[in-house]
Amino acid sequence: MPELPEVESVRRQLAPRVEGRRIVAVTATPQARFVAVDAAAGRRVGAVRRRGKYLLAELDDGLELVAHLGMTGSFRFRGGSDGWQPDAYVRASFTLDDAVMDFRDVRRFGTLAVVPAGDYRGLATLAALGPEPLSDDFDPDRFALALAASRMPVKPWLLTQRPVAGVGNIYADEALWRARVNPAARRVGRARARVLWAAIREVLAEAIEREGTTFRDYRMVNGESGRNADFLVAYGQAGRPCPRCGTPLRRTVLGGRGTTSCPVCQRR
DNA sequence: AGATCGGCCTGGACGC
DNA sequence: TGCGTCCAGGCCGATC
Repeated sequence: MPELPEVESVRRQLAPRVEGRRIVAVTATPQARFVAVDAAAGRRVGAVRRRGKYLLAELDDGLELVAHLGMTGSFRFRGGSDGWQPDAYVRASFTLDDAVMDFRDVRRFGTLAVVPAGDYRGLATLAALGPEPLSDDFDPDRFALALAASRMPVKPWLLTQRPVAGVGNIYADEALWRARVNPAARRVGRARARVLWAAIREVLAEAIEREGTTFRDYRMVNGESGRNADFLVAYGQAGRPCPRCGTPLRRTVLGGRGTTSCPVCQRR
């Protein structure tokens, strides 16, 4: 489940392999989440950036390729030392000057769209995306205001991507645990918001250093797994003792998402 | 307008 | 063994 650290790890490996290359041809299986992918053919690729969980590749002629890995998306290159060969789950292929890049996506939750640069009208979440958590745009006071702007429970509100970009189910559980914030809290005070602000930045930065969290499908461009899974203390750890207080962590469902938290440390 | 919910999609885990 | 059921999850569109 690629979130910001996973997408950033992909971006770092992807950028040097596509920037400056021309996309000679594109093939894509028809699916609702692919929009105008053919328009990438013939264009040269500029900078590859990331916003939240989205990859943004600048193209010639004022266009932009937007990619979201969904749950199981990955980019792989043929003919390399990792031995990658396309399989039945390749949904799109980009022939470059010097390589063939496949977009593999078992569950088809991924998005590929070619749009006029910056025109995200068809991508509501990207259009309303909150600040980048590891940039100066992510300000603790404004984050506190953003949290106060909704009466939703704090965790589902984080997952909308509006208070901050790139936090998904894994890192939401981790950051809330670290900041001792109850995921179901509908009000988070200024002081607590600041602690959560710092926790989000720490959790994401540490996960980037470990190149993301792999359970099964997430792979970097070179086929390797991230190393962060062994460091999770909350997500997926229900029943295990809280590393802070020893109370068994509890699994609940919040906004339809599995949620793990400490009933003592994260009391309201 | 904001909040909520179901649908999308597939493999794997689980129960019988 | 084989079948059925449920779950995971981000995002989007419909509905309340």
